[in-house]
Amino acid sequence: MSNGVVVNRNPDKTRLALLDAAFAEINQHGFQAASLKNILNETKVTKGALYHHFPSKLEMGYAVVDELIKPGVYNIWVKPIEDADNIIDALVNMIDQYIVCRDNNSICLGCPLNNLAQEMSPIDEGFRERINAIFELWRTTIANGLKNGQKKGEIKQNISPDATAFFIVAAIEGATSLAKNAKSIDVLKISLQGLKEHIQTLLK
Amino acid sequence: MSNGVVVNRNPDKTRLALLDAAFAEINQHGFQAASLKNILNETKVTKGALYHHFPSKLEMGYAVVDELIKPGVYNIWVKPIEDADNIIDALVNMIDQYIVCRDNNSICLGCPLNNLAQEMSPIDEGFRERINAIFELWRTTIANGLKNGQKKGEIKQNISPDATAFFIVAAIEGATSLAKNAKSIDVLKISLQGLKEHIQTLLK
DNA sequence: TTAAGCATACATACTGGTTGGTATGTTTAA
DNA sequence: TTAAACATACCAACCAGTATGTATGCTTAA
Repeated sequence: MSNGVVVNRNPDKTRLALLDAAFAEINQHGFQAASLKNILNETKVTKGALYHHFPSKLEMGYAVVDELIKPGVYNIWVKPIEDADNIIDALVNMIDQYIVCRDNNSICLGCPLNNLAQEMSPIDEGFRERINAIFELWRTTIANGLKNGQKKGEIKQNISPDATAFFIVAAIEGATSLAKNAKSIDVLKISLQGLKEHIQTLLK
Repeated sequence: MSNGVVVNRNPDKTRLALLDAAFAEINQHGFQAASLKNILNETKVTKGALYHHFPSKLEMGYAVVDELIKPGVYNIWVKPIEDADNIIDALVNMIDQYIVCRDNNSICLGCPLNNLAQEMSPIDEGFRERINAIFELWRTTIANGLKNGQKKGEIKQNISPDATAFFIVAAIEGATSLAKNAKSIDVLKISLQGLKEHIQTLLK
């Protein structure tokens, strides 16, 4: 029956549609308040299909972190730093790119990683460990970039790459949080302005 | 019948007990997942009494923000800055005090203000506006302190007090978030180390 | 001084709606 | 033919909220 155009069954597509809808639902309402019914309505998938692809709501949440959030963080925050020639330029560009790409909607939803971290860390170790690993990857990538910069003589020797990496990630997450609460791109810009200036002072 | 020792009815005490328990429950599970049943069990108050003191769960949540969280933020983050002679010393001391007062439990629960901000901002304007006002008070207090410092010649003239205040609040919230996810006081310390150093560079 | 009157402060039992999850059946495609 | 991929109907548990009743203690007036 399949003529190559109309495909009745496409399990991979169904699964991805569920993940996408779950991601959006979680991002807006949090994981605990995320409603399977909403996800089902959004995707036009039935409950039987959902529970065929995922054993539980919790496992679906884990899959959202592993398969959507983690790659997303990698593309935006990790890869540009790994590929960087000059770490300071890369950091500043990364922040500028982040600001530019944000619209009013994404501002109001904040950072998906941080949202889940704040909600689920005290409640569920599975979420906490997954999220912590992503933050660690992000942070160590920045720290390694700074260490390399020190070796190449681009970065001051008297700063701690690890502490600075923590500080940078914290400032980005904090700025995103403030902007979310204020519903304002300007708050994001002005909060990150100080960070960019601070990063410039790391220059030798 | 009242002998001055056993008091059968104490509505103010009942109300405060409910608020305290609600604060703890919200802090651990978030507002949406906060269970009235748990709050009732914890306080040994009945549902009838709860709904005598508060018209709804939402209004009780608002009362937690207005009557517990707001004064808490004021005492820790606002008053020390208002009372400060030297703004830089005050900021650094404030951060040091914050770190010292944290134990493993409070680390794992993060910042009550930020927790609610992240969860409720996209969902409920009542929460968002209340929380935003608290952040604004905090931030403008720091900004005013920096402006005063500039007048007194203690602070560099070429920095923006408003942007710097945003940046400081963002970094504190971000550091608290990272520490919560990592369940680590050390993460809080190291994340805020960079902030303290940055604050020192504001000195003229 | 005291008792009636009454509003505050609580207590109990229940309700309609929603939740995540399951049992069971059917369709599809290899 | 068979297993994967879905569909439908149902369930027990839990939720915030309410209806209704009772106890307490202050006010007021005789």
